[in-house]
Amino acid sequence: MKNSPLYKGSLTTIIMKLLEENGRMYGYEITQKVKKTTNGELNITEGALYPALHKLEAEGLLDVEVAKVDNRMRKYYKLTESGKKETVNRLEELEEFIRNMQTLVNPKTNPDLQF
Amino acid sequence: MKNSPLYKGSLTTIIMKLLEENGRMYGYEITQKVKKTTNGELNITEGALYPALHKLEAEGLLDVEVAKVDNRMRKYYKLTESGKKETVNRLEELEEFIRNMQTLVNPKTNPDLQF
DNA sequence: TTATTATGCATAAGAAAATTATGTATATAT
DNA sequence: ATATATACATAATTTTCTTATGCATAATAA
Repeated sequence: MKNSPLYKGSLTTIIMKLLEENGRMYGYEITQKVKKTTNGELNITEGALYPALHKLEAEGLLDVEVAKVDNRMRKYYKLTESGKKETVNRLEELEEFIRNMQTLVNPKTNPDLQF
Repeated sequence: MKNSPLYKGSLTTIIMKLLEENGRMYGYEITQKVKKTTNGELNITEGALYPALHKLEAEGLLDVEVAKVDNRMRKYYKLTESGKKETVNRLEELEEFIRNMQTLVNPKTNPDLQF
């Protein structure tokens, strides 16, 4: 599947929300979780995911913990305190974004509910 | 206002939907319409808008018509037949995108309505 | 009257965030 | 043996934007 350009800019919000929900996850796990949740409609590529994780870590929003499971490396990520606060902001931005898009694209629908 | 990264990739969809709704519009008019509709929360910059309009035109999705009003130039854009068809696709993609984001971020909420 | 704001277009340089294409390595299924 | 799944990583390129300019006319404020 080719992801729509609309997903551009949404990756870090998705990552942070999943970590908020699940405590800790590793990269490959995130890609599988997203694929399953969206019924295969959104596929996060490694070329997007790993640089994004590294950047969030560099910004102090994520912590890493390396583990070896079945002789294979895993890097578990979790939100830092700072990351937890930032997650709240990102989710608010997402809600505002969705409200605005719905207003622009569907001006007759009542634009509330959902959150 | 600084637009959230979430808006990346949504500009052409916004433009095409506004043109579908209003028949024809010129660039500056689009920026004002979006600003007003979103209560100032989304500001389309010229550096993003004009290249986007030129690209949509080059792709055959928009037609241009130059006019002079009050001694000032305006370039009115409208959807071509091809553009009208593509608008339907873009709006479907937007709906799918919003559904997927809501499912990812708010897994407990019933993800329908709104469209 | 002069400066600022609003209207209206345009493009160039740079940044951000992705895609696409590789690369390494282990485990499992055919 | 070969392909698929798991698990990480990065480099080159593309897409899409921001920021900074530039030009020009009209209206408004100082």
